[in-house]
Amino acid sequence: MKEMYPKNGRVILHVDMNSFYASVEMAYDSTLKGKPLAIAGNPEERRGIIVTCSYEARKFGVKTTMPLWEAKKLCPQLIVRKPNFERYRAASIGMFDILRQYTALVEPVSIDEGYMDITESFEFGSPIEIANSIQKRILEQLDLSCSIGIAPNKFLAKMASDMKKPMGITILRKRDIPKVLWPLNTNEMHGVGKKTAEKLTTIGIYTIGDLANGNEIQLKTLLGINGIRIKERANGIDQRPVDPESIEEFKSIGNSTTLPRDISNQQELFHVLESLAETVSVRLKRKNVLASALAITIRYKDRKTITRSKKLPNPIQHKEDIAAFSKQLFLKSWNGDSIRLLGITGNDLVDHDLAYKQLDLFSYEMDAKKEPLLKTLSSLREKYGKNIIEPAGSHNVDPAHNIGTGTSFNKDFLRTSLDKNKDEE
DNA sequence: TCTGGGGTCCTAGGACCC
DNA sequence: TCTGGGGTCCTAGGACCC
Repeated sequence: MKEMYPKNGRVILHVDMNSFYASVEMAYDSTLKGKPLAIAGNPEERRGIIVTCSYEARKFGVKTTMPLWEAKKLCPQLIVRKPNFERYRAASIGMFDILRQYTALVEPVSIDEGYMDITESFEFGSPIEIANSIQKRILEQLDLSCSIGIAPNKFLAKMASDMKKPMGITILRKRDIPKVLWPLNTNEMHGVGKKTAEKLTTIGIYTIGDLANGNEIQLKTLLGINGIRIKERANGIDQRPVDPESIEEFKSIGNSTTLPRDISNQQELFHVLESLAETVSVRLKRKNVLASALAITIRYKDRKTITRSKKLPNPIQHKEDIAAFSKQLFLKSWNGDSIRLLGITGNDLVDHDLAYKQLDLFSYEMDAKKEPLLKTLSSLREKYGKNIIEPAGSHNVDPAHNIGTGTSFNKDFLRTSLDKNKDEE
């Protein structure tokens, strides 16, 4: 097994949970198992879309981002649940705690997916033994399935984890690239979407193999620096390290909402802005940062979307300040037409303690936040026994204190999901 | 009676400065 | 007597991902 991985090469795992939200719901309610299940944004409202769905639902053609009404048309017996982020967060904590038992080099990329650098983890066995062990423990302790990619770098590990679902383990070595990767279309590559794939066809590039042998000058002209990068990736080159800290560094915090109906009344729109400002303020405070720039997003009835941003004279955090600046930006940008979506985003975030030398509000903010999470965790434990997750950072000892220390993911890796549920704020 | 919400990174043009 | 050339900041928009 050793000689499979060159001495000074790395061994990277990409762990990807399978239809995560739907699977967590099934773990909580086993009567859902084996049934077509979808998690949808606003099941009651007409604008709900499918966030995740079970494999059974996929058989009917139900897909992520599909409007709910369309999914129901394809699969009338579809069971629809609202997202329950508290549960997903708890499951995610459990999953990353398991990963961290093999190495500290765990980089969460989202609530249900992360990279591990297990180059130095030989004490736990060969890479494939480690992957098997992880998969088994996640299944036994959390009742959840995942797919794992094993490769010498992040890109290849990510591509590998995608190849067998659910519950797959795929090894992708450098020497496998021509046979396994190159026949695929470029849009199957992580980092190449629809637009880029379309552009690539204009210079005769259709497959990852075409891209690997593409002309660099042409690629640079067509796609800028990204052209060079995706060519490297197509050749299996990716030097990015696994960075456990990356999830802590926030660049922006925002909140947006598609309105229940299109609105052109200024008072009503101001009201929406105030509520968005409130959410953004709470999130900024929880992350202990201030925004030095603000952006608003307006999506009109016809889906045309504009953003307007402005550097601020001073970093702000309070909802009154956010609301005031947002309204100002809004009035400067709005053409008076009916609006479908409004959003506010805080940019250029600065650390509170650097911005002001003041007492830390963080513990207080997190304390209230953390409690329901612990409840969910303990109910998971009850359900699956004591051997579920004994958290690496012992975050059940003193949540308020521990959560701010940044020793493990608990601070922020759940960033997107942590905040989605406004009710808890 | 289509198409959410949370993000990241990159580009490009104009202002401004030396 | 046509218009240098960097560099950085700011703003708007686009592509991509989960």
